[in-house]
Amino acid sequence: MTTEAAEYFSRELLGWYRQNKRVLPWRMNRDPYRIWVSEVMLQQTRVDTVIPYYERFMDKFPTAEALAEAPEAEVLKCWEGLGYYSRARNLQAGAQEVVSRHDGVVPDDKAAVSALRGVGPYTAGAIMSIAFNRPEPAVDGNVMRVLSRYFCLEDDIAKPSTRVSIEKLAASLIPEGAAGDFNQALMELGALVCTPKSPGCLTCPVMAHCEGRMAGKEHILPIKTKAKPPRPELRLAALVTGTGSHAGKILIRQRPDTGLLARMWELPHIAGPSIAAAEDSDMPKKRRRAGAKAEPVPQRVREEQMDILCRTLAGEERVLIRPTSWWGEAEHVFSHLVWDVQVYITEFGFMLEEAAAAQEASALLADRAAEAHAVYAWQHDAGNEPAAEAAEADNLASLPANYRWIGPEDMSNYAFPNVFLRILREYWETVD
DNA sequence: AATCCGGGGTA
DNA sequence: TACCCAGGATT
Repeated sequence: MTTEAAEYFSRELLGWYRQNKRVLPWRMNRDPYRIWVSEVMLQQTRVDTVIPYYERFMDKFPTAEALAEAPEAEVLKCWEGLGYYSRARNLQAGAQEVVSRHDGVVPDDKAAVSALRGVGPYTAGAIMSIAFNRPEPAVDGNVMRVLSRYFCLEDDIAKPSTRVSIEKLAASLIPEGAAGDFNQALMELGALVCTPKSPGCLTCPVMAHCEGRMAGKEHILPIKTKAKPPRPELRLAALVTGTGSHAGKILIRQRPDTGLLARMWELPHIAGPSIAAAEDSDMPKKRRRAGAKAEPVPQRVREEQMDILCRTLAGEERVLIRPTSWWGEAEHVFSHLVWDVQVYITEFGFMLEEAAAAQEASALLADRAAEAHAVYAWQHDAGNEPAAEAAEADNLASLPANYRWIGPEDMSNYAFPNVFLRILREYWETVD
């Protein structure tokens, strides 16, 4: 690679960017807090998706101090639907660090910015270059693709070591005094011209010296090893309908403080029988394509699933419900996981007389009745209430602390992952 | 170095 | 359908 080709690249790309850059809300000024928020939102997320979220977020949390002081639930609600919710929690933690350690001002200091929660090598480089015009590289997926093609680099960009070497290359290309524009130019080219598939070489400002294209390899670059496919999981979810004082409401619960979808709200649900166990059966293993209609599930299986769902919630969470009917299905795709969510309508509370009658009819139901009875006794030991008064458990049973009854008007107070948003919105429409 | 963490656009 | 995306934290 010649020095001339590199200088040509930087010069032409910078000129192209200054003529063609998009008007975006985070390009109004160089407020480092605004840049920071935009860069975090843009992690693994497209510009068009981010824009409306960014507008709402900056309207609600215009400064690091405002974000630092906000209740976390409000921040999550503002992030609802955007995904990777740890970004929101880390961003707020970072804002709190800025307030407590840097007097509310994002520091013009690479080490200090890198130390902020949720700020990694890319985001640190982006903030330092775009907000402060410091000559730091900001290497994301776009930049790795553009540079892999232009310099015909055949290293696997899935390897961390490749990102490090490309960072050194990117740093060497930054024109004097133009770090912010140049880094954005690299990403803008990757987003608008040097796209993953069918790159627009004919409109590319640096096509003339692109080594990847000259080698005829622009379509196979960058080299990237494939990720493992996500594993499928069956989830059984309960739309628990309230009665009495909770008529018209349904039951939701909050997830734990850590792990998947931390502190988000959801329908109570459990993991279904493992996929592996299902495939051990003599059923034909048909791979269902996403978007295709599911195989019809036999009523027998529906009843088994309802039963497992009710018994498990009673046994593990002390939530007493009884099955009503199958409601529908929803899919939720994570990067490493696919949930097949089967949703069942259930009623809150459990009538002991009914359970006793069922005891004679079915061994499975007998198990549930026995468990429910035990749970009921556990709940009412303290009060010494006679079991006969269990008919309206609705008003007697207390819920675990992470459970809430909500109506449609309460949706704006809780942050849900998309799959439960879809289910709940559709459900509220049908009950109206 | 591998895994976990969402969701949506694209060809 | 497969791939990709303005990645970072954890282990």
